[in-house]
Amino acid sequence: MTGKSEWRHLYTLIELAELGAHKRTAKISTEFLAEKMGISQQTASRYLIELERAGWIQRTVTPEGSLIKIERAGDAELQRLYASLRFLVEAAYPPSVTLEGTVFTGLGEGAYYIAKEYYRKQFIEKLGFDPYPGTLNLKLTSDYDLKTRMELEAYPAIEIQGFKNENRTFGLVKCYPATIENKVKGALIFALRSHYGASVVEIIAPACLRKQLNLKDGHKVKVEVFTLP
Amino acid sequence: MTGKSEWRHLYTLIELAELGAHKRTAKISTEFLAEKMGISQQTASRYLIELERAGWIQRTVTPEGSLIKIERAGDAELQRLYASLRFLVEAAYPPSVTLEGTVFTGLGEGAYYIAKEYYRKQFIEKLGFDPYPGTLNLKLTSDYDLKTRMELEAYPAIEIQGFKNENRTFGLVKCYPATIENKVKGALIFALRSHYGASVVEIIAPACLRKQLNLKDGHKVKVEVFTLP
DNA sequence: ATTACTACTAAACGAGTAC
DNA sequence: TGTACTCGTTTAGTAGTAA
Repeated sequence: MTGKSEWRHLYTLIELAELGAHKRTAKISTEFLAEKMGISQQTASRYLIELERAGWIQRTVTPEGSLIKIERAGDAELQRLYASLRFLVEAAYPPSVTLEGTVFTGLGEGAYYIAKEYYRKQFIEKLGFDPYPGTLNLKLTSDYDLKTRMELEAYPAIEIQGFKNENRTFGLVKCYPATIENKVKGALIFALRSHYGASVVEIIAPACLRKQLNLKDGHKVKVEVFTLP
Repeated sequence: MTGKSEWRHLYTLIELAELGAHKRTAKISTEFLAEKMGISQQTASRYLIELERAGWIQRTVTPEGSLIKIERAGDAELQRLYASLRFLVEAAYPPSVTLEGTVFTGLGEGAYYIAKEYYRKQFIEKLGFDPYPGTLNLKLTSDYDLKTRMELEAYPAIEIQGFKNENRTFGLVKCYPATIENKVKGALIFALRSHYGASVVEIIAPACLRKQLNLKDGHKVKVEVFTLP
């Protein structure tokens, strides 16, 4: 979520805000800040210099202390952290969960469904990519993964509307943005055909995942699934 | 606000929450967490061990990764940070401001007012301490301090109700909890007598501040004034 | 008073590796 | 695979002090 060297800066920013540097200028000596943060005066001085260089604060050094005001960029950082926390603390479901499953070859129906123009248009519009005509089937085995899959079902999803043509009816498809193997962006869709049951999920992506990630049947694949904000 | 070694732990906790460890158990490998946080696998492992020791998370190591669940204590930390940030981001005024003034000797009226039983009872009830019968007068001089004092006037204050006896009327007194010289807890009250004007504030505390802090006329005193939540 | 540089110390980090 | 130990390296932190 944040570059690791920025952690300390973010904390300094919070401390400064608590000392009144948030939408006004506050006179804060490095010694005072240091005591508040449990660090040395020298380190506090360095932090302030770094925050100024990063454009997070405005700083004017005077013989009686430093005049500090948190800038737009710094305020944006506070807002960002606040927004993340609000979601974490208040939401009933997590921002993401991970699933792991084993690759297996299906009956090749995935391509048939995905390629349906009415579905395809919605994938492009709602997921932001044109799916490769085929799905990667993943069999979930561990209790943990099955449990997670069940939970996921209760979270809000992107809904791809169904339709009917002269021959038959195509149902609603629920999907979630996902990252496959922590590398490729795509989406998880609940098994399009009910006979797979709850232990199978399918993955779609802009390109052929088997080729892109060099996957064969039996390989374990890790998927990070994102819920909707 | 937080012990400095806990900063990184808090961040790890946020990351874990984003990975779904917030009110449920998530399977998170140290390698995966490391990549998310931009640190090494070894460091991620160490962080998890430290978080477990701190009682912030429950951790079960399995051959496929660690099962992580944020515990009550960890959740409390997230809540605490969230609450601080919410106040900072949403409040129209800062949690505290600092003022600096020069000690001077008044006409000794402070003691007269403070000792009035009707006032005194309210100080005890609303500030939580029995004030030493006397005030420390501080003359504000710098533009910064005068400006800050003006701002303070607009923030909500603890109100000490006035009263009248057979001879005269005693007005409403507005005050704020404060820390004097970053050591002693007391309160700032706006000058009880109008003839001092806006450039003077008075400080009360459980004990005599002149003695306790060895203050003489002309000494500079720094006061951290807390606004109300 | 302050701030902040330089030189040093302490702590955190990560590579290698055992399990 | 995974986790987590040891240990050398890097980085962060502080003391002393100049400005």
